[in-house]
Amino acid sequence: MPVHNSDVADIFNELADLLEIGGANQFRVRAYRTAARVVGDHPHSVAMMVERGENLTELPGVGKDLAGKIEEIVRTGSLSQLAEEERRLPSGLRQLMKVAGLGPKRVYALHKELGINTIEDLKKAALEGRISSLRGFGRKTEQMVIEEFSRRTGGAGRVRLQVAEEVATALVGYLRAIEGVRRVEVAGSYRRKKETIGDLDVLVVCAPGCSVMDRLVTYVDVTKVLSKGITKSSVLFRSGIQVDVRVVPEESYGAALHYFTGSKAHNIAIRLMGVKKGLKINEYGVFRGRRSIAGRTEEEVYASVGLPYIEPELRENLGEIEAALKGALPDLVTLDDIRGDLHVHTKETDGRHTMREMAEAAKEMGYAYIAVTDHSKRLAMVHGFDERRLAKRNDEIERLNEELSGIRLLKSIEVDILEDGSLDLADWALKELDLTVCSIHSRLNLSREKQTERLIRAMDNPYFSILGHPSGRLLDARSPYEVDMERLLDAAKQRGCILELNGHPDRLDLVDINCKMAKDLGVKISVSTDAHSKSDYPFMRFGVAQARRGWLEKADVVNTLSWSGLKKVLKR
DNA sequence: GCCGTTTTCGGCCCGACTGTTTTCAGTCG
Repeated sequence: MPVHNSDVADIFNELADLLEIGGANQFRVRAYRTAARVVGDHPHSVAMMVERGENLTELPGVGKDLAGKIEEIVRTGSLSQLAEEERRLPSGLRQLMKVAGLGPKRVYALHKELGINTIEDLKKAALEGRISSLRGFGRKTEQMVIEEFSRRTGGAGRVRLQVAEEVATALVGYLRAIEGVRRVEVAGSYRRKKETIGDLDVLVVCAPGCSVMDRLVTYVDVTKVLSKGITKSSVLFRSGIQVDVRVVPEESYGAALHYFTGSKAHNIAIRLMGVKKGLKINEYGVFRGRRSIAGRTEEEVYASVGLPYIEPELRENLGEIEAALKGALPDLVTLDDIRGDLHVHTKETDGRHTMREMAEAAKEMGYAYIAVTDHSKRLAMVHGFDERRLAKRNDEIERLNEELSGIRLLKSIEVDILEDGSLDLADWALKELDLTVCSIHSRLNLSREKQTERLIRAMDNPYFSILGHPSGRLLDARSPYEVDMERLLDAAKQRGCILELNGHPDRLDLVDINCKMAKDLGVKISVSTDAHSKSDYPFMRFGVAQARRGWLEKADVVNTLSWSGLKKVLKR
């Protein structure tokens, strides 16, 4: 069983939790958490690195000790130190930390004083009123725990970016309409455009005495007020999303925006750079001693530590600070750069509109072309195309192209990759097309080895252009299929194949770190929407956001090219 | 446990809010 980076990250995170509950040095705990994040986000498999004898201590935050532990995990699948800690403290205590209001100290107290080791123990103790008798605990804490359980079933967890966008847009509109409010902006992972959002961090600048917090708690979506202060309040929305609102002074706006946009890891790194220059950076500004020297804009904050502005999508402390220092930040692709959509369905299979309707809507989007990529015959339930019907449709596209002006339909297909890696349509039919999107829709559960072989075999076909939704995942619904992304990208590079970044908000796949990996290898990306309706075209904004998180520039994205430019990139 | 443009030892980001407190620890982001 191959050890994935996420396995190493899970073990380190579990160990960090147990060490923290056990009262270990907080910096030691942080070291494990940092390493978990670095390994989890690392684009290359640490198991492969160990196999190749590469030096793991070159990973930031991984020293000699942790390198040894990673090796142990890779070789044995587990970590003896974790087993030891689990003998000391039951691992069920980790779950208690997830209860709002309970941190390591309280969890330890519950364990030591009341023998609480599991969520069930906790629930029982709370209902029996035993918690409030503990020193440092009171009735409020006990009530909070009980409420947590009644809420558990309806808890939101992380929500997809699209859902967060709906909620945020409405709230921002409401807050902006309040008298005295000058600025409202959503920061946090929402501004960094992460594919899923944990909560919404909203920044407000307003006139003195403005009633923004009073108005917030009476907003129609608010079901519970978690805290309410003059500068900071937290509320829970009906949808289960937590919203944190902060009121900041105008002169601190840039510092606050930077601070609350995060990520936490990025902020810590920036503040550390400040410390080295004798500066203190917080949400109110950049300070030398007591004197504020910057903070009105984010640019000022970055300039104070000698950096150029860094786009929010890059702020994950995954190399952007080093790149900024070298003047090597990417010039990220924008929505305006996109010239067309290379993954579009029509009524001919499972789409809602005709080719003509999809073409006219695309023209309104300002596009120069769309690729009509209906399904192939394997997907019989949506009446997928066979070779003969495809030939007829190609004729129709040619007729439409003569008739339409300002938009071009590209003859294409979303052809199924069969289990043995062959394509669902004969070469003679694929040959007539401008390009193909090749996708897996069946047998998602093959072994990593077999799935990788299947995809590479498919790429061997001379008419393979773009690999559609390359990991097959559906957010909240389906895990990605097992595939060796490094080998896949290598194969794509050798064969001149393109990978898709599917902008559908349920997919957003290729994921950000794999986009960056593709870019580093020189593999081109198609950012497309998988539109099944005219109204799906604007999903492009999610695709472009994800592309930006993956460091992609205009030149990395093939559908920023004109049709004549695109034709040259396609391998045929 | 990591790390080094003051350091191989001694630092490690920082502030708001809450609840349980008589001055602050714990949690959270």
